[in-house]
Amino acid sequence: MTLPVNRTGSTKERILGAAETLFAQRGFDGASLRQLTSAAGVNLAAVNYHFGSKEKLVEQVFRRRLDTLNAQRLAALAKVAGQPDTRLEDVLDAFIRPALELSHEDEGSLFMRVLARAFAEHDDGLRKFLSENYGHVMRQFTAEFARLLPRLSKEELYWRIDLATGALTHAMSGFGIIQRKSDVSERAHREQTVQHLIRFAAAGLNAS
Amino acid sequence: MTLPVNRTGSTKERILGAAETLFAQRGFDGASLRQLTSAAGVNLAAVNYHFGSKEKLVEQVFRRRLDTLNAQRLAALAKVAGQPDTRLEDVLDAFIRPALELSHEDEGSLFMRVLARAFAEHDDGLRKFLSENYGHVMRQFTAEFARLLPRLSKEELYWRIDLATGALTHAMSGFGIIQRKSDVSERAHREQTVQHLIRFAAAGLNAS
DNA sequence: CGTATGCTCAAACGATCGTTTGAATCCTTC
DNA sequence: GAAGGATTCAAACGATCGTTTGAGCATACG
Repeated sequence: MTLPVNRTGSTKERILGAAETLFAQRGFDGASLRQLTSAAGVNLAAVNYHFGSKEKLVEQVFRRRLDTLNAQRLAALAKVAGQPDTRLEDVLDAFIRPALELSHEDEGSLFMRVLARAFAEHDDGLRKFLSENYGHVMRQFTAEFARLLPRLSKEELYWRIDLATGALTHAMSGFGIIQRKSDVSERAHREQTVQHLIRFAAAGLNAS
Repeated sequence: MTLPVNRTGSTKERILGAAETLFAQRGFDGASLRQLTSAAGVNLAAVNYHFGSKEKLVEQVFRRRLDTLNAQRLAALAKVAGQPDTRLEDVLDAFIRPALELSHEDEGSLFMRVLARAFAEHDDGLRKFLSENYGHVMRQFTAEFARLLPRLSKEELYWRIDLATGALTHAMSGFGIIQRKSDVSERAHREQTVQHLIRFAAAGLNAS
C-alpha cells in the first residue's frame, strides 16, 4: 500500500492535496496522519504545526475548495436571479457548472467525494461548520427556486431541492462520472454532463 | 457520551442492533467495538465470537436488512414487470415503498443512513460485497426501466438511474425525512413521502 | 452425578492512533 | 556573518483500536 509521494508546492499545500486524496479514498477517520504526511512527503508533526489538529485540517480542506466554488456559484446566480426571463435551467446551471469545473480540475472528482462523505457523516461538528460557513449559498438558491416555482408549497419545494441536491452530489462524487470520462473529449464531455444533470434536476423540480 | 443499553433479545441481535445505530451515527471506522458492545450490553469479545471479525459484522448488518428489503423489491417488481399497461411510477413504487417501510420500522431511518455511508465509502471490499450479493436487483430494475423508456440511449438511461437512486438514497437517509416526520400521522406521512419521491424520480427519468 | 458444549467474562496482546516535545536545520534580517 | 524566528525532524507520549486468550459459567445429555 505505497502511495506516490507529492514533491511540489509548499508543505501546507502538499498536506492539503494529500488530505483531499486520502479523505476521498478512506474517509476522515480512515485516513491517518501517518499515511497522509507520508503521501505528502512531509514530517508527521507538520500537520499539527501548520493546522493545529487533524480536525482543523479537515476544515481547511473544505475551505480551500468551497470558498471559490461558492463564490462562483453566487456570481453565476447573481446574473440570473430576479430577472423576468430567467428559466429554471439557468439557476441550475449556476449551481452545477462551477462544481463540474472543479471536478475536472482535480482528477477523479476527489473533492466532490470528500463532500459526499461529509453529507453522509452525521457528525455535528462538521455539519455545523459547513452550515455556518456556506449555508447562505443554499439559502439564496432556494429563494430563487421559490420565485421560479411559485405553485409549489414550501414543503414541496424543500423536498424537491433536497432530492435534486442529493442527485447532483451523488452523480458528481460517485462512480458515474469517472466511468463515462473515456470516449469524449474533456470539454465536450463536461458540457454534456452539465446538460444531463440540468435536464434531470429541472424535470424533477418541475414535476406534475 | 453514555448511550442507552439494550437489554432485549439474543446477544447476536443486540450486537446487530447496536451496530446499526452506531454505524449510522459514527461510521464503520468511527464506531469502535468497545462503544458497540457497551451499548449492546454484551462483552467485548462477543463480536469476534459470534461474527468472527468487525468486517464480517458489518456485512451481517447489511445482510439482515437487505435480504428482506430486496426480496420485497423484487416481489413488487415482478407484479408489474413486462406488463403492457405498467407505468414508470409503478416500477418506482416497487423500488421505493419497501425501503420507506423499512425506514419507518427502525426509528430514524438508521439502516438507510448506514447504506448511504456505504455508497460514500469507496472501500473496495464493501462495494464488492454489495455488488456481488445485491447487484442483480438493480439489474432487474434497470431492465424494466429500459423497457418503459425505449427512447433513451443506454448511456442516458444509466445517467438517469444513477441520478434517481442518488436522490432517493439521499432523501431516505438524510436529514429530510426525520425533519418532516412531525406534523403528519405515520401512515399518511409515509404515503405522502412515497408520492413525493415517485413524482420527482419519474419526472427526472422521463425528462425532455 | 459427571461431563461435554455453548457462551460469557476480565485481562492482556501488539498495533496504530493523534499529539507533543526538544533539538536540529533553514532562512531572513540586520 | 551573527542573531533569531520559522520550519522540519526523529522520537516518544498516553490513549484507543481490533483481536486473542484461558478461565469461568451455564444448560443439556449420557
